[in-house]
Amino acid sequence: MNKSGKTFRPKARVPKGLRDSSAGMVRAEARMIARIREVYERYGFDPLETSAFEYADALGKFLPDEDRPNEGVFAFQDDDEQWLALRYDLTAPLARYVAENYESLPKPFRRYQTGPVWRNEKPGPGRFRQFTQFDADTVAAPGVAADAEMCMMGADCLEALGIARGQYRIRVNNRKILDGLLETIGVEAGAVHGTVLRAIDKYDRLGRRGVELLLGAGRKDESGDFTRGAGLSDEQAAKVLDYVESGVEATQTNRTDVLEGWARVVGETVVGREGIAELAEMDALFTAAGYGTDRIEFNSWIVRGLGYYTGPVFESDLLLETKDEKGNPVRFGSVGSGGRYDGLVERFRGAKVPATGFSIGVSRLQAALELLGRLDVDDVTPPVVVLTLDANRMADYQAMVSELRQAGIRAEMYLGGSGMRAQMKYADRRGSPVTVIEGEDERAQGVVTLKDLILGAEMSKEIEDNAEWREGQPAQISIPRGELVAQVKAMLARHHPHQA
RNA sequence: GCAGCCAUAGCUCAGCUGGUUAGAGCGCUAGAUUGUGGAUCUAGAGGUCCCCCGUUCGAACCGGGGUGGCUGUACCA
Repeated sequence: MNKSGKTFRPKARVPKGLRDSSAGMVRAEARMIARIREVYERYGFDPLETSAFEYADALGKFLPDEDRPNEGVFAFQDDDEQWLALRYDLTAPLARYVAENYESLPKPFRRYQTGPVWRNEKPGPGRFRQFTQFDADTVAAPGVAADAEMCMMGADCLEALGIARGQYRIRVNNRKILDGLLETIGVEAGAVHGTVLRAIDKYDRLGRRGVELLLGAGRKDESGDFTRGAGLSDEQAAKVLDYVESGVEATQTNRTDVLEGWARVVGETVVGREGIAELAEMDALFTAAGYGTDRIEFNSWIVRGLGYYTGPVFESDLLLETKDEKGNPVRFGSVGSGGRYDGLVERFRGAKVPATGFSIGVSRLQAALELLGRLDVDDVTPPVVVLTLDANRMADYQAMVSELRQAGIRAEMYLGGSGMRAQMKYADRRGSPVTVIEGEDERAQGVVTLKDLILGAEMSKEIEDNAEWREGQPAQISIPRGELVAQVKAMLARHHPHQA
């Protein structure tokens, strides 16, 4: 009671941008993770788990000038006033772990890790402040064979999750080629640099005209909001578009053609040639392993995070179009991404430690699979429910439910406080296949009644009259108490033959 | 962050140019049915009409501000 005499009642609500996952979603995610894990394990990666939060400076999100963590991370202060922050990805903790244990780790170090990450950003449909990622990284591997492996493994993962070949594409580019492009048009590192790259990144969504505007004066969107452009000259913008579209017509044919197109634009620069040579090497590995352009392509407008990646970058895109519940067309963004980052561990150790990795957005991919109807149906059989009709005979019911459990059958006795009708409704709502009924009548005869709820639901479709429905006692049989387990098994086998 | 739209029961929504006790469907709980799920019928529970200030005899409705949501856009390790 507070001063006004009213009892305080907190409002029961999940925080903004967070969500609860019910049984089906939890099981679906667990199955997805199991399938991805199989692929990662097969490629020779080992599991690692790190803590959910870290010192903010270790995550690289601490602002020394302002003496507090960056926007975008959830942070709080420890007893000693040091800032801690929830991890916003699994890569920064990996860098910390590698730096901390550098001497004792095999190099290259290959690990996979999954778990929730948190970002304090504006949530939206399908965009949460907590979501699950599943990463694999190879640390201390300088050659692009490590990057090529990531791309092929990404393709394998999507197929393991039931996305058919041709319905997705791993799209690969190289930051060195983009650097070569910027050098070619004479743009120095700086604000314009980023604006140009972000414009290229939007080619997929805005098309040629949109990118042209963003490279030049700027673009106004449907809501009237104006985005400032990079202010390139017409000649510069033409070169950029040449680069972007030199890949376009060749995308579906072969990777070598794309590289030739890019070489014509950026071949004058050292860094550009280096980038192309790296991709050529990766192409040879893809081809040797049998990964054609129906799985992995070279793509002009893949840019990824600025100031982070240093070499090959890649993302996995679903090519399927679909509709949401309201019938609006849905474009899935990238469901996985990665690339080479040679600078992350350097923050801790001074020396460069080359690394590359791939991260699957499990939550987003799960949402996509759900819309596509590819999410596995929940195949866990709901429990057999033993009705508790007589409060004085609970021990009898306990004995029955224990026998069923010892036989490997999911079973529970009704633990609520309501009568028989409510108990049947409970079993129905749980999706229970069978109820076990032992009331006074059964006990007097040494029998129990088994009711097949699945069969009963079928039969009920034919019946209009409730009295008839009840008197008929459809889909139930009376069996000797001693045959409980055997008869329940037989009844389950009719509906779940693979599990009985 | 910027722009546009929106906010009434758990959900989907109705509510006339401002008028007295704010409704429907679905869902939920229970009864009809002394021991049986569905269907049907009946009853019940459930609301600070997003919040605050103002206009008015009177506001779910009008005005201002705030908060929250949706859409687009920007950012995104």
